[in-house]
Amino acid sequence: MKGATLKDVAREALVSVASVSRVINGLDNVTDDVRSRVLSAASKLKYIPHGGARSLATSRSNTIGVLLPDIYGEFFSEIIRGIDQSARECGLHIMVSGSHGDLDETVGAIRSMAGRVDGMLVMLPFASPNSLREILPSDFPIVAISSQLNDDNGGVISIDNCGGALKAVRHLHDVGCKRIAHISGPKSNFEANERENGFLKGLEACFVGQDPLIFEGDFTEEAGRAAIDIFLKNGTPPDGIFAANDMMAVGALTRLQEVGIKVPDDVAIIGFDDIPITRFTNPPISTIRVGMFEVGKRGLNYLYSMLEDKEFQSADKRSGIVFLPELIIRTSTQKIRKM
Amino acid sequence: MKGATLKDVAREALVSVASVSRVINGLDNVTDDVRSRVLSAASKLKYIPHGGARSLATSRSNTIGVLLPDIYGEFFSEIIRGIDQSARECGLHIMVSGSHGDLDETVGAIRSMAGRVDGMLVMLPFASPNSLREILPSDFPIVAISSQLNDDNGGVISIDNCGGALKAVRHLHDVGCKRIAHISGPKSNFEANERENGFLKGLEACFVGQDPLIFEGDFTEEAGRAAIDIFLKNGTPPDGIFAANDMMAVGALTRLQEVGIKVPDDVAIIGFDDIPITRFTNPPISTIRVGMFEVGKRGLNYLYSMLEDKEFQSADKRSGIVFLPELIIRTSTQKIRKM
DNA sequence: AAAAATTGTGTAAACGTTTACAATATTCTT
DNA sequence: AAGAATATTGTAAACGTTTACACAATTTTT
Repeated sequence: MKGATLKDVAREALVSVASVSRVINGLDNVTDDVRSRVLSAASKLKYIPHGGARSLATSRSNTIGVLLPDIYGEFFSEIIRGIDQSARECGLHIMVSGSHGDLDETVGAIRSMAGRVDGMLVMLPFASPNSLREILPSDFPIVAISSQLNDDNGGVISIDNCGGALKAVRHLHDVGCKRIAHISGPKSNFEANERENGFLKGLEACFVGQDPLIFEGDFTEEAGRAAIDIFLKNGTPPDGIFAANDMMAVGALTRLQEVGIKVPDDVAIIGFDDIPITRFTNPPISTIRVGMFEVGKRGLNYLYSMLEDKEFQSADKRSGIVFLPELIIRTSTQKIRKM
Repeated sequence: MKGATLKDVAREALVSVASVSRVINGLDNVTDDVRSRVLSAASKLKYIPHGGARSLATSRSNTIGVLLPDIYGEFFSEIIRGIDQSARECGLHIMVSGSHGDLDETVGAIRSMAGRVDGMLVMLPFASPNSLREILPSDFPIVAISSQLNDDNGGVISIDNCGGALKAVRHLHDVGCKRIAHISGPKSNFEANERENGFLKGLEACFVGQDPLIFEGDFTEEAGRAAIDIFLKNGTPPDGIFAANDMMAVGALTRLQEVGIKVPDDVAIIGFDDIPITRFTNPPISTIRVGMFEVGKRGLNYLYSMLEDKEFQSADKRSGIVFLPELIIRTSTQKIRKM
């Protein structure tokens, strides 16, 4: 019993393929008699429409491609959740792929997805969304989720990492820190740089005259611990630390406690990302939260508009969306003010 | 510039569509001259093959459908990671969808995916894999990931929840517990029942004569707390608790500590799932870990074999795979033995 | 130098749908 | 009860590929 086709169903129900197609697609211009004959023939033959043929005929796949650096883990999982929710509301399927930070793989994934989807939602950790334009037809609907604030030709959802970092620094200032440090992510990472820029901006705005104290980490817990050791070795440690991600904040926290320094009283700590662990550490760690669920949801809606809405089609009618992360205050920055 | 087709490229390169197709598909029976003309025409026109047409002609989509109860969160994320890794090794794309525990939605998702993929990997929290057979042609390649040990017609990866629970109980016995309790999941949940069965089996084997002490929770932290309150109200609490998932174990742990009961010295606690938080609680919680990454990976490989391997085609040549969860020992069960 | 084998290329028929359009059957007017 | 309007059905042409087959252009064999 190899997959029945429309024709098979038509033969079985003694009608034409057109009628079967109409029934299957739920059109109303068929008699009840025909409809029921078709329906029972279809279920008898276990007919499943061939998606490829369908999208060939309609030039619509009702599928959108999602390309993320990775498709698992706390962070991306949240984006996917947002995308998924929105997609099911719009009656779309999603086809996901991970680019694993590899450029060739990314290009490959895009090329092979592009032919099977109506549009794409992509998040590139490195390249500018424009580089996609060199591969894809200029009218291919694509929404880029980017960590860089991008002002180019539409289709861009950006996350203001720099602004988020700035919030963190302001907060450290607000709780009374006098001298702060940053545990950055790797130089090669775009978001890490944006967060560092935010740190520098905040320093300039709130801690005038202080030289930047930065330890370059690699987003691991271990890096957070290492940062503390370095800070301690070089004289009096700062009284506030902004880590470029939560794992490093966790590392810093545990290391500080190991050497007998109190958090938040001696040193306030704030991270970035709001991973679940931050709620369970002792003390819970303040952080900067990017609503990735929202990002995914809005991203897909945006793409959907591009697909459906004629108005939306021309790039100049559109404008990007910028997400400003929010500050989550927990105990790790609740200093007893000493002024 | 609306998506160029093979024909457009052929015209531009002054060759036939067949030659273009050959070049695009990397066949070697073309002269270098033709090849380069086609390639440059293709990139000039930003040609992207139409996946639908392709799969119509080849009856292969190189895509497999993945249907999970949800497609985000710690747990499913791990499965997806395994699937993704394996898929990229096999050169397959994945199309994911969440069934959200809703039967109609599940059926809908299956129907609409089935027409666009070469096979499916599905995890149904409730129904038996067999129910799919009523919808799908009998030769449709499908691998079910199931929580129930299933002996039917192949294509089944099962997770031995019962066996895992049994391990937990044995462990509680091994560390010297004398009287244990279970915080179960909701009755309506299949896995919850399997775990409860494991608990009962273990009780029978290691704690002969003890009446089962069970609190029915709902997998939330709050339920774990509530369980403790009930246990306390009803006389002397047990000295070992097996929670059907980690969140309830966390709730139980914190509640016990709030009322001044020491873990693990007074009460040992073990959870199920190995969510990351268990490593960061105080004390870290012992748990039972299902290698979902492995499950996903093996699941996809299994499906791939069904697709490729002629030998594998007939159901009787296949056998299912059973995953037995592993015990992760942490501090929450490190009792100081008092015997 | 002709015949045979090999290689490269093009033509055209699938693949399974959808959907104008034409044809027919039904219902409504008068 | 005939004609007009409408509702239902069927026919056939797309949609963009792949690929068997035929043909032409080579190269190898005699």
